[in-house]
Amino acid sequence: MTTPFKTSKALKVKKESGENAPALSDDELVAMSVRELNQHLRGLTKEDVVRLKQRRRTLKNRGYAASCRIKRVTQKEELERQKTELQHEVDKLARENASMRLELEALRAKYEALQCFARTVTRGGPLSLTFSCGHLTPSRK
Amino acid sequence: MTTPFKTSKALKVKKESGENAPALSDDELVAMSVRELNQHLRGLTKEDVVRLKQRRRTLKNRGYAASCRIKRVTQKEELERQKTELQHEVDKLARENASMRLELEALRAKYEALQCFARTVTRGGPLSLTFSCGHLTPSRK
DNA sequence: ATGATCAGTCAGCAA
DNA sequence: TTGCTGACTGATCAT
Repeated sequence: MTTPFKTSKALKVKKESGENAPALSDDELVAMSVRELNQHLRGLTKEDVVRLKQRRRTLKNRGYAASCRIKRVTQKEELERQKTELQHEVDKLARENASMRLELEALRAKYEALQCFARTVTRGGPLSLTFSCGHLTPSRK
Repeated sequence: MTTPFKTSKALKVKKESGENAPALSDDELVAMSVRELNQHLRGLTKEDVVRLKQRRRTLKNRGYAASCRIKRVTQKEELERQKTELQHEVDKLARENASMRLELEALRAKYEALQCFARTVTRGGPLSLTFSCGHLTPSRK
C-alpha cells in the first residue's frame, strides 16, 4: 500500500457534536453492552451512529490486539517452561541410569565371583584352601 | 564549526525532463544504496526529497516488520523442535531405565539363589541332594 | 542511518 | 457481530 493518506490516529478526546452526547470516554464506550449503546445512539445522525460504532469497533480491536500479544508471550513462556521441565527430567533419568549401571556392574562382579567360588567348592570340595575368585564381598542386607 | 564547500559539483541541473525517474518503484527505492538515492534526489524540491526519504524509510520498516514476524515463528518452531527432541530423549532414557531395572532385579534373584546354594553346599557338603534355593539359572555368558 | 520491536490500525477469516 | 491474527505503520530504542 503506497497510499500517502494516513489521516489520523484518534488520540484526542473527541466531542460528539458537543451538547447532546456527554462525550463518551473510550473506556465507557468499549465496556458498554449493545443495549446500552443503543440508548446512547438515540438522537444521533445516521452518520454519527456509524462513526460511533466504528470507534467502538476500533477500540475493541485495540483490546483484541493486546490480548493477542499477551497470549503470544504466554505461550512462548509456557513452551520454555515445558522445555526446562523436560531438561530436568532428562537429567534426573540420566543420573538414575548411571547409578543403576554402576549397581548392575557391581552386582555382576559379585555374582561372577560367587559363581567361581561355588564351582570351586562343588568341584574341589568345601575344604579346599586355594581360591582365586577375586574379591568376595558376601555381605549386604 | 561550519563545513566549507570544497567541491561544487553542481554542473548540470537537469529538471525532470523524463529521465529523472519520477516513477520509482518500491522495490527499486528500497534496494537502492544511499549514494544511488542521492543521484535520484538531485533535481527535486526539498519537500520531495523529504517525502521520498520518508517513503524509503517506510518501505524499509515494512521489511523489518516482516523479518520480525518470520523470526518470531522461527524461534517458536525451534522451541517446539527442541521440546520434542527432549521428549524423545526422556522416552529413550525411561525405556533404558526400565529394562535395566528388570535386569537388576533378575540378577539379584539369581545372585541370592546362588548364595543360598553356596551356603547349602559349604555347610552340608557338595553331595547333598536336597536343595531349596528356588529356580537356578546359571546359564548366560 | 539502520535495524528491531511495540502498540495501534485495518483487512479478512472464523465461530 | 465478536474475537483473533497477519500485515502495515509510526514511534522509539539501540547500535
